[in-house]
Amino acid sequence: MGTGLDLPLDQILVGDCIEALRSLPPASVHAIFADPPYNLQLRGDLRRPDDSLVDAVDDDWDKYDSFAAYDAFSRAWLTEARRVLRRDGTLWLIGAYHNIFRLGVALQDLDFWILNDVIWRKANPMPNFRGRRFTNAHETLIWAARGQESKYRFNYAAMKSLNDDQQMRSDWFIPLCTGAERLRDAAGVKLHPTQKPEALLHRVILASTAPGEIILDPFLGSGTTAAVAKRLGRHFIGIERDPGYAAAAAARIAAIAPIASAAALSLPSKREQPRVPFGVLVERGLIPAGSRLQDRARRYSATVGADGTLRCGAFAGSIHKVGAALMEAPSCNGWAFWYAETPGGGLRLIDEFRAEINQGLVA
Amino acid sequence: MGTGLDLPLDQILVGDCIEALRSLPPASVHAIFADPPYNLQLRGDLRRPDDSLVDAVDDDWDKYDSFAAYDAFSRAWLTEARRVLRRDGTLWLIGAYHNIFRLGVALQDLDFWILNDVIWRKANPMPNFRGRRFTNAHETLIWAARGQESKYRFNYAAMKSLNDDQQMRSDWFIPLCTGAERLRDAAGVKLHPTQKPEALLHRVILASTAPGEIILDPFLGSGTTAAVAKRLGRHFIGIERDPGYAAAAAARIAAIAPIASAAALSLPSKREQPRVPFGVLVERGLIPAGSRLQDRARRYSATVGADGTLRCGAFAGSIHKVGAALMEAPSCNGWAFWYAETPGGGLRLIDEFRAEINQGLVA
DNA sequence: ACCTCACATGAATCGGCGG
DNA sequence: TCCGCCGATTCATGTGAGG
Repeated sequence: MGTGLDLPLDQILVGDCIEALRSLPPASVHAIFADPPYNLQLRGDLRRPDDSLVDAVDDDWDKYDSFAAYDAFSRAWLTEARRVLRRDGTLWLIGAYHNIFRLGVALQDLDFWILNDVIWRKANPMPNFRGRRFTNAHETLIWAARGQESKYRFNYAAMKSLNDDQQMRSDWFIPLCTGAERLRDAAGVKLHPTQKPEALLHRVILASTAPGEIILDPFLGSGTTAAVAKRLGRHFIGIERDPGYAAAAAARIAAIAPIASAAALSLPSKREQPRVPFGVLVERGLIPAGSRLQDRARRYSATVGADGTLRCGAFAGSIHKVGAALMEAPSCNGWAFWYAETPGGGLRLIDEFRAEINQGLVA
Repeated sequence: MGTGLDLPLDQILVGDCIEALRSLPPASVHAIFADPPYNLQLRGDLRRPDDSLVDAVDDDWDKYDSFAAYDAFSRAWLTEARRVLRRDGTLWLIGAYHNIFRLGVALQDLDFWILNDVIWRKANPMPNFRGRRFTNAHETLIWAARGQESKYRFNYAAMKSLNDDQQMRSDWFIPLCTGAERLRDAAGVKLHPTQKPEALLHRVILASTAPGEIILDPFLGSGTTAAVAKRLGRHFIGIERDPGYAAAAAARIAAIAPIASAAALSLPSKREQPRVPFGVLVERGLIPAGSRLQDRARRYSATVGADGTLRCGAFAGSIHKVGAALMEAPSCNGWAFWYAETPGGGLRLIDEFRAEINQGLVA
């Protein structure tokens, strides 16, 4: 197992993606983000209605002889990527209709387990100039665990916070990478044809990694993955075939200042907070043993035991078990069911007592 | 070739989808909408595109066998669907990440040509109750022509009108099928687990068919495709294996009243207007021979010939050729370039004269 | 300083018809 | 089948010049 010491952390490996992946130890990175060639099959020029020419992706690296050749390439690098991925790691892919279906099938056939497909809705896509199709206004990401039974990280609370305290959906509305963020040469010409916006990687990295973890990008290109990883206090490993792109990415990354504040990086996740059993509230006297809890409608009341169990008539057990028994429900979240009497005669949800502990308001 | 008379127009064929497709003549329908099952609970024969039989379905399939069986089933019915589709027809598929990648690859491998993938963004998706993934808030449609070189119908103007006079994008925001639209049995239980909203089919049918054309749904289910087709003045052919669903769909369709007004169904499209050559404007005296045309900035002027050609210095030819030559552009739409002098001394685009003829304002 | 307008540009599988 | 001509077609952003 890699200890981290034998990994090329925060470096860019210049060379072929499959060979570079083979040089890495197995089960060594926490996440992979890959933006592989799209296999666009463009034929003639495209002009805008004002007769200006669209600057299309016509690079050699995007040319494949056939679907079969593209599939073989995809499966080769995905196989190595899976080997390098930790058992609890996840992999992100991005593509468009030209290639994303083939990538998805390759993932499934290689035993990855798809968790979500995610739609990047472009705020400002290029219009369809000829009026022959729908405006191609999105790209598709696939998020997958290493296997069906794999554990994986999903920073649910961080995503919910990012989305105004509503669950993050599978469709993300994010502008294209333009303006000052876009890398350009001295003449002002874009350096890379498909530079991804940092906002997209911000969400990907925040959702699926923790500070200090390692994210690998086998098609680093202009270096967006590495730049955002560094800013968010994650380690990166980049692989890029083109020395020019690698050099530009390295310069870009060097200019990034990581977020200094540990507090800004640690997003509170209920799941990761030390679990506070109900008994601790009793132990600390927030809810005294022997006091009574009520449901919201005051239809039921129960007595708090010194061991953190409740008793209500014939029923005894955890706050969850007793709640479920009274409601005749298969399960019940006791934290959201039981209220304690306040000195003023009102009711206060027991989860609020727990929140005080989690927020450090109670010693 | 089907004349329409030998087709089961506006009927539901109850039975196996592949057999029913085989009973239809080739190149006979204008569009296909398919919402195939992806639960892998396949019964009956599965045949590969080469007509070989897939091994019997039993319970101890591993995952590969399941994917392989689903792929074989998909390719079998898609092969028949492609045979039945007219050369200028298009096919729509809908699915989620469990199956849509496999369907997309099958399409590409069978020589369909993908025109767009379209995202149905659900206004009201089911939340992710466990908080372990992103809320699955969309499904994916694929829109494909029969082949790379195929002509196909795209009612661009209708889609633009539907979207506040902006190009229709590839992401559609549409609510789930709920409330009165949802078919239920006498006990109020939903009749079909995946009934699609009529709004979705409205957009699909409006985009890719003309009134009087034929749309086929090989997995009719609750009959949404047929219901919307009938309302929009299209013919449908439905295939459904389950007699219960077929009966419910038939009752639903019978209650639909088609839109009576031909005007409400008509598709305003400049492309479909009869072509009026510039010479006709000269012929009819709207723009007299010998008069002069100007560009908008009055940088160029040209003399109108009696045969509908323009002359400007050394250049002579059609309104398009002369415009392109003056602009040093590879091409030019003369109708949008040249203006005639009005009696008041202003300029009027020559396309406006043509519009008068198209609108019948000029004899 | 602020507003307006012109211009540039983005992963794009972007014609149809007649001769 | 190929070739040539007709003629239909764009949205959100950012930048920079000019008023």
